[in-house]
Amino acid sequence: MTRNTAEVTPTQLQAYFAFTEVSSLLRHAVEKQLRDAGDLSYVQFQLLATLGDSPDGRLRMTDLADRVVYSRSGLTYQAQVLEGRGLVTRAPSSDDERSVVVALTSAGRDVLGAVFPGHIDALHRLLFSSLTDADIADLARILQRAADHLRADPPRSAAPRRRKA
Amino acid sequence: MTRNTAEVTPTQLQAYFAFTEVSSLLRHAVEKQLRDAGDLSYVQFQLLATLGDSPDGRLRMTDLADRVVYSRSGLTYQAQVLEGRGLVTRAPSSDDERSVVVALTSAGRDVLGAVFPGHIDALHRLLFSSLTDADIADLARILQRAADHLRADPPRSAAPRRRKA
DNA sequence: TATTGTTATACTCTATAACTATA
DNA sequence: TATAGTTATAGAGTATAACAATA
Repeated sequence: MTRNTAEVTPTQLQAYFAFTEVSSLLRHAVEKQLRDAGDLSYVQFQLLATLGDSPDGRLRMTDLADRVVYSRSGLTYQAQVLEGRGLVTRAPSSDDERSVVVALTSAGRDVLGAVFPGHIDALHRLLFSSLTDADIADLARILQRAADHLRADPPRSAAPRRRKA
Repeated sequence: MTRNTAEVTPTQLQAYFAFTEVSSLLRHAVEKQLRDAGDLSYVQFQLLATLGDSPDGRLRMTDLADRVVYSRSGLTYQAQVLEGRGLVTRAPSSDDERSVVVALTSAGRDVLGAVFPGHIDALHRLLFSSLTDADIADLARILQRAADHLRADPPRSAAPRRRKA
């Protein structure tokens, strides 16, 4: 009987369960929208959006894998798929011949543009419409802190590889 | 140029991105813990935990699929796996001969018990340790509301099937 | 006719390990 | 020796559609 599950308050449990439920339901809905609007999987959208967010729309493979929390081989697979659809290009870095730089193409930006409005609409309908502005501000503040904390942990794309330092 | 992505405030975007980041990082960490501690996938844990939460530890297939947001065939697959490992049983319902009732076995409860402490520890370390009690209470309140709203939408386990009424 | 669940199938995704090339 | 990325492989998971049985 390992019934001693440390200390968890009911409020903590409620927060956690609500979080996972929102996460799951939102994820399903968003996945459907992305599939319908742009024939993108969630990971593919994350990859394109991450590239779109970065300066020049380009990132090294490993950096991209780190941000999306993905294995290197998994990223290679998806990068091939996206390249095959003309949404990204891959080219060796001039700085470091070992590195490959993934860059968003204009077609990739178009797809992102085609998908984003519906994505936002879904967010409004599913999430924001039920919350006040103050709630949303609280959420942003709290989750930003949690994200910063989580990111500090070292869950690197490939386990056996260490960080830069 | 569908550049009119409706109205999204920076705060909303921040809330959304932080939410997805926390969700993704937490999910990865928790999946690893579940795999290590009980050789369970995330979905399998959700299924066992949902059964454990319900009265008598038993639910009909469709009800279980609905709660975990899962396709019927996907649940059949996982139920077979879990039954093969002796963690659940399946038996036809006496009320309705069409229905199958899935029940948690004592071995299933043991696995849940073996996995839960580490699960809680991970939550503490990854999530709660970075937040104040007030933050957690806010989170619980806000996300509970969001979850209620999302659940009201009809994202049933199998699309072509309607709800009870 | 509607609902419950299973099966057959086909596909997407994912990670691990081995490998090549560059630093 | 360490790092960047690819490939080969093999397995897990998922959904759709067709099906059988019961209500």
